[in-house]
Amino acid sequence: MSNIITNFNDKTVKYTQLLSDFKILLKKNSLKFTIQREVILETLYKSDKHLTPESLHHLIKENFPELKTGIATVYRTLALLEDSDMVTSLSFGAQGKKYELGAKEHHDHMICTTCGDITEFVDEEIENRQDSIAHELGFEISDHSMQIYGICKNCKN
Amino acid sequence: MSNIITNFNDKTVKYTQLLSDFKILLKKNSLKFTIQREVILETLYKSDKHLTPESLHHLIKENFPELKTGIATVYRTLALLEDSDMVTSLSFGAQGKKYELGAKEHHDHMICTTCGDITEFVDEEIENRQDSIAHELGFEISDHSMQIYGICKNCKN
DNA sequence: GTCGCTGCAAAGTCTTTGCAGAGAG
DNA sequence: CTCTCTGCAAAGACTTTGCAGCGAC
Repeated sequence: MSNIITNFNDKTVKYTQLLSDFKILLKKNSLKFTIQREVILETLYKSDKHLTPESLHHLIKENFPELKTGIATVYRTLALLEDSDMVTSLSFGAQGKKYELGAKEHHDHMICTTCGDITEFVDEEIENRQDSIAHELGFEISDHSMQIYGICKNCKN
Repeated sequence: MSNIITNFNDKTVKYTQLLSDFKILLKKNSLKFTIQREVILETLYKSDKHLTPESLHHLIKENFPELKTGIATVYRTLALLEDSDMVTSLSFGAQGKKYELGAKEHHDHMICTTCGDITEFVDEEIENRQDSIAHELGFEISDHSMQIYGICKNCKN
């Protein structure tokens, strides 16, 4: 009966597609396709997690030690990707943002305050209701985000 | 037909009540009731807006110029109030948090991306649905927040 | 009086920017 | 070749902390 969909493990967008979109985006804006930019996109894609700029930088240094990627480039590329709506950022209580690939289907987040784990979900009913509310208040909706905080299944044990 | 409630202009909690709660809280933890702490609470109460630590500090300097309140004290007091669940903090896209008195009824936020204005609202249907979702996923919900981004009525004109 | 609180300034984080050399187109 | 990118380090923005004197209780 539930229409909740969780955890988008079945990647709906193939990496090749993503990369191609990225290249088109760059070309359109006369920007250059560099190894750093590719590596950042790839690392973001491979990781199902929500990454902070720093953790992303760490992952890159681990996986591509020969490439001396600076943290500044990570920030710059994330900003670029976010501007182009290819990634989405989330700001939770703590300081700093977390980024995730935004090409996936829209979804909301359930955040465990004990282990910090993030579960994604989508609920049609809420989505619809949000649209109605915005409409009733004369608000032209462009985006929304919802977070539920609490203790996850695992941490309850 | 709508069950949306917006903008809590009718203050549900009187300041004297709030102040008294605060004093009890302080006493319980053998903390001291100082002018700075009172002024911070009062300013937060008087302003219906969502304040950043800096804007709160500004307001205090304006309204109580004789009191040399340091920004550090504002941060310290906000942290104390947040720990005690007397205020709630919101983190949006930009950096920094915004604080609001949390003694008010629970509500969500609709944020205008043009003028930055925040409208509060509550919708029963969404609240209920959130509880169900959490339950279905074996998640013990402690809190949640929802933001809708878009262009408000005024800015559309 | 005691012990927590405050303002100040210094130190921390996290993020952005300036610049000269490297590299994509 | 040109013009954007990159890494580095320095600068910024925001927040926290150490400390000596102040003030609530």
